[in-house]
Parts: sequence; structure tokens; C-alpha cells
Amino acid sequence: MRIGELAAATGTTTKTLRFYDGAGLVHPSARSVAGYRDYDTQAIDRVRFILRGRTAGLTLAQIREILDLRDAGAAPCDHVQRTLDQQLASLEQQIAELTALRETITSLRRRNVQASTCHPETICLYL
Amino acid sequence: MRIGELAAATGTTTKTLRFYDGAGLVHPSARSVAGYRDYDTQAIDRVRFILRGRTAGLTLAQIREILDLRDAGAAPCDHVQRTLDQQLASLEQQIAELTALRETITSLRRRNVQASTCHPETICLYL
DNA sequence: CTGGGCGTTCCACTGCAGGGGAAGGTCAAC
DNA sequence: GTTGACCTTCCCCTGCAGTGGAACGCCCAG
Repeated sequence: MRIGELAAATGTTTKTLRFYDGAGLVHPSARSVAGYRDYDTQAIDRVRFILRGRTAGLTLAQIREILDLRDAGAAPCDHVQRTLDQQLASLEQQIAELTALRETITSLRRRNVQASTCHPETICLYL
Repeated sequence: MRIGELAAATGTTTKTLRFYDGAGLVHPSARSVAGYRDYDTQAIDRVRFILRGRTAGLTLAQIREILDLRDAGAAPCDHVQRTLDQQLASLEQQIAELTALRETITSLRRRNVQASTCHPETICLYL
């Protein structure tokens, strides 16, 4: 399978696949005489796995760790569990930060400033 | 006031203040004969305003819009209100996306995979 | 007169995940 | 044999808000 076919089969672009090759995520199984990347059909599952990981908010580095474990012959399930748990904790924190920020802005916004009381000399009554 | 003093007074760095100068956010009121940036005391409030805006999650571009309005002699309150409302809407969306992602990961994580059932041949039962 | 602590400019780099486009090679069909 | 679609590598660019470092100038105390 050539790179364009793999891109079409997985709904991504040839640019992205070359990037993944360079990043050590999905290597072609061979190269044609002309130098074209040649992928086997397993590559489709591998790319789909990467895309699912991205959808789950994992970084390419985290996905690569999982793939490297598997490529070394190990079952990466424990590692995946830990990665997902980390991701969950990171999400909790981000959500908490954004929620706090929302509170800050809401209370700023509640200051009922009349445009008439707003003078250019002061920078801003809202902030 | 020289750049180091302003940095100390506002709790930021000279690097950042030079960056703000280049970005058109806070210009020194003059330059010394030697080329040193010379800030007046109002610069302290201006820098503090920028830092409050950053704390509220505004981008430097948004903050610059507000300062430009004020520098043009206009009271920027209406604009600030709109900016804060935009920011609030953007936060709502980000929080919703992250919450959805958290649900996705939580349900992935709930798949009670035994390490024994996890084979290297499959990529991952979790993803 | 020299050392240390300021200041200056300019350029490159960070993290993340690719995207844009140039210059050239390859392949199948017509 | 030539057109057009596909492939290759290479390098730069994106957004955001700075940070790091080099090479140099200024100024004051000892």
C-alpha cells in the first residue's frame, strides 16, 4: 500500500503520515525501488490506534511509548491504564483551572460599570 | 525608572518588558543618552493592567486592543465588556470539550481489562 | 583601571502537531 | 511521448508568550 492509499484508508493526510514516520510512530514495512513508502495492511490499524489516542487527548509522545512497549513484545495494558489515569488527572486539573478562571471573569463582568463612569484616564474599571 | 526597576516593581522580568515594548503594549516614555529605556511611574499601572488581563486569560492581542482604545482617548469599557463576554463563551466551550473528553477517558478506563487477556498481537484493548 | 552589575540589540529556541510549497523523480494511461 | 497524478526530500511557517544566550556598551565603587 502506498502512502496516499493509507491516508485515504485512515482519513488523514500524506503529510501527517510522513510526519509519523519521522517521529517513529508508523514506519513503512518497505520501500519500493523508486523509494516510495510501502505499508502493509496492519499499518491501517496502527494509524487508527494513533488517531484514537489523539482523540483521547494523548500526546504523540505518550502514544509512542505505548507502541514502543508493544513493539518490544510486551502487553502495554498496564502502561496504558497508567497513561489514561494521568490524562484523567491532568484533565481534572485543567477543568478546575478553567472553572476558576470562569468564576473570576464572571465576577469581573458583574461589576455593573456605566459607560458614563468610565474615564480614559483610568485604565479600566473592569480589570 | 529603568527597565530593571519596573520589572521589580511589577514582579515580571526585563525580558518580558522588552517583549511588551516590541509588541506595542508598554513603550518607555523616553530613552536615556545611552539608549536605556526610561519609564514613567504610570508604566507600573499599565504593566499591572496587562498582567491582570493575562490572569483573566486574555491574549496580549486582546489586551492591546483595549490599551489602543484607551490611548486613542476613548473609554474602553464597552469593548472590555465584550472582550470578557467572548472570553466567557470561549471558556464555556473549552470546559465543555474537556468534560466530554473526561467522559470518554473515564469510559475507556472502565473497561476492566485483565493484563492476562492483553496480548501483544492486538494493539490495545483500551484504545 | 578594573570588575561587576546594569543595560542594549539580534537571533534562535521552546512545545505541539503538523501544513505549505519548491524542486525534482515515477508511474500509468492515452 | 507526454500529460497528470502521485511520490520523494528539504526547509520554512503556524500560534502563543515569552526565554536563552551571544556580543557588546554604560556606569559606579573600590
